[in-house]
Amino acid sequence: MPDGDKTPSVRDQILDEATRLFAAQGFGATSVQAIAEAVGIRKPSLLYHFESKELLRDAVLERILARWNELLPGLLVAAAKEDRFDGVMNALTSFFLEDPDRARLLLREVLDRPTELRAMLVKHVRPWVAVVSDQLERARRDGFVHADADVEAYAVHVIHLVVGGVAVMETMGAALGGRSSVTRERMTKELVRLARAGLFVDPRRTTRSERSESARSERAGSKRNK
Amino acid sequence: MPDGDKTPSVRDQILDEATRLFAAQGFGATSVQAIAEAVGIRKPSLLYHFESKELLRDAVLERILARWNELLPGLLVAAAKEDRFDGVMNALTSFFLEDPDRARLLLREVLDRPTELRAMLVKHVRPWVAVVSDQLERARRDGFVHADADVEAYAVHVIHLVVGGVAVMETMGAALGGRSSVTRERMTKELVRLARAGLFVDPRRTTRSERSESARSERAGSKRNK
DNA sequence: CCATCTGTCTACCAGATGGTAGAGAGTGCG
DNA sequence: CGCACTCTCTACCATCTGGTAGACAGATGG
Repeated sequence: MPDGDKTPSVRDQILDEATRLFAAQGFGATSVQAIAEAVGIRKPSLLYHFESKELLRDAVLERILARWNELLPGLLVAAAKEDRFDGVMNALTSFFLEDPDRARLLLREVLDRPTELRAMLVKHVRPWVAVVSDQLERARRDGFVHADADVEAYAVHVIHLVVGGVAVMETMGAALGGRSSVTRERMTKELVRLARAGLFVDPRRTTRSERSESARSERAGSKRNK
Repeated sequence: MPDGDKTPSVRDQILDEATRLFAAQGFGATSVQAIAEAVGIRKPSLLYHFESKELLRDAVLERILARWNELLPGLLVAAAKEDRFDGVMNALTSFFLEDPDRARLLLREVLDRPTELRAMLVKHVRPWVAVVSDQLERARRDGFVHADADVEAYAVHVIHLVVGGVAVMETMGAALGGRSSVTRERMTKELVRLARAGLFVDPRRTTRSERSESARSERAGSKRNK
């Protein structure tokens, strides 16, 4: 009884379509009916897999969180090595650019259910912010990071910059001059530059790069696609 | 029939409550009934003032835009002067901090109606971005601004940083360590610092030395709803 | 063969939704 | 006074909402 590899299980299809629709229209504006239709089943069949719309919402959110948590260990390893900033920024941006619906859905949850999301943030984000800002605070005392920076608030802003930025990128790009085909690239590149220059006194130099071996160039050239 | 000074007209009360509820729950999740109840009238009375829910949404958005446009001329003057980074940032942050519902509502519109909002951005934001980035581009060539900056994309990111940042500030603050009473101040201050350091080669040096740290936050804090 | 379990369906529910019809109430005005 | 105008109301509508009841089909397994 293993899962079919070709066609995802009905359950997963429901989660896929629910993610898409919740991200696009919001939870309140999306009907169970609409999700069922998108999957190609009837409403009661959907409600057989998820007892209620609320539970479906929870499952959708949980799945995104689970995917992020799969990525976390590797991220922490990357953060421990030399090229922290690039590694972390790359992981963050990749995760959300890979499927912008994740960003849109999370952003909507923040707007729709602030209290619930606060609890979630305290549990899933705050410890990570603490780790990162510890590192940053050290770098700040060493003079690599702007002296007047509030590194903790900075970390939170950067998270929002990435999540929110990806969520609205396509639309906000309309405020830009050039052709829309390159909007995403431009915005992403400038986003990373802004985050870096907002942090480091000398943005061209990473925290401990002057002491690093040549492992840095390997890492930098690894994931620059799209 | 002049405007009552004490009690705003029913029409304005409807717009107020609609703004509040749309911002808090989203358009799709807010019923006409709920808005009418918040105002203290019956549903058909509301629909007498606004023929449909859609038209009410338009009116709400339009009113926010109108208020912003009242502010624009002064802002452009400030931007035209030599180095009025603080002026522009202050105007932006003040406008949204004064009533965070504006930020939340705009953010929701971007998520809910991307195509419509693109048109709005092209009309209302893009010209302003063009003016600002012209100034920034000049400053870049003069060496005041980071050489590798994409000033246009930067401007768009900063707009999002402020609008989105204000919209989610209270919730995202949960990822922060300290007490929540100072969260807003901390986040606002760091937001401005991040924007400045992300732009200027030497963030400390501005033509007008703004060295007071509390002059801004005092202006910012005014209204508390709910 | 029968019993059970899983999953999908049709038919239905009570309540909410956006919106309408039309009856007044209050005011202003000739 | 009567007429018109503005505004709010009760009563109602068709449609949609999330959710339930229960029939039925196809496996599974004794």
